[in-house]
Amino acid sequence: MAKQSQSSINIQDTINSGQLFLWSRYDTKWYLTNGDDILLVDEKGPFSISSLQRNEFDLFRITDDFERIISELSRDKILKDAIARFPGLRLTRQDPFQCYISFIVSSNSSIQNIRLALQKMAKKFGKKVTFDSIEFHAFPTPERLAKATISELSSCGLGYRSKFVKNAAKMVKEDQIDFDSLKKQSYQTAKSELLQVDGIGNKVADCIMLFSLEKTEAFPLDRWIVRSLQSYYGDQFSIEGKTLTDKKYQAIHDKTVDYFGQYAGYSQQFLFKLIRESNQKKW
DNA sequence: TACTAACCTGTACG
DNA sequence: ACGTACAGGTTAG
Repeated sequence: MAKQSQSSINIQDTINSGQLFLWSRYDTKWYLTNGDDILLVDEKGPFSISSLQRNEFDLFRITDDFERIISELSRDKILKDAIARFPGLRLTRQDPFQCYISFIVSSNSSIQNIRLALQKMAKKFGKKVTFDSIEFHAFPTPERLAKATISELSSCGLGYRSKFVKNAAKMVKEDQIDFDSLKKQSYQTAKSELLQVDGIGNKVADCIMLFSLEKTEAFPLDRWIVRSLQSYYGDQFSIEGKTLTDKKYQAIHDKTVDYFGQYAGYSQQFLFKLIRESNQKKW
């Protein structure tokens, strides 16, 4: 059973679903920067991940009982259809610090810009490494980003987010943010701690928790997901008005978790793909 | 409490 | 070529 779900992972669909930004592709090989490691997945042949650090890192959450999760989610007709269209889409598990910085950078920015900014940051501040005869850069450490200057960060295209990134890195360096303890805490506790960080609001906090802190009930509500809920679920999640205030965000989030369950985060990925596809978004 | 303007960059369009 | 419109989440007022 596990074998079957592993072999059916669609790497392109998974990478192209707003979760991962630091990747490169050479032919059938995909390389992903994950903290101080570079992961390699080849579309050819049986599924396996090799890495620079020779770490076992379950980026695609193959230890989740995917068959059971999708069978639960398939009780919903929209999701059943989305899963049929993107059967190889997976939720990812990422390096927490990289994920945290990446989604701070992502706020009020588009996927292409986020990629560009993070690539520049890695090149400027990340350790140079060679893997599979190709040169890469590790993701910068908290220490390095904490001591970067605002103008150095700005030169990566971060704009007004530069100060958020510097301060967020400093908070990790000084243990005011500790990912291991956030992993152990409840969704609500972890979220309120993340919200203390400047540049982290509801959506970014949910992304960090879903993609790196084992909170599979996190359901990030970005523009696309709001559109998706509106067009596929009508008023079931009652989204009124133009602005998503704190209260509204929480109310909708509660409803989605109530409806989709503990693996709401998985359903969020499928709904994201569905609405992006219907709007002909390629990346 | 709720709403709104401002923030920054890169791309698309006229 | 040039200006203008637009996408995108958080903060401060």
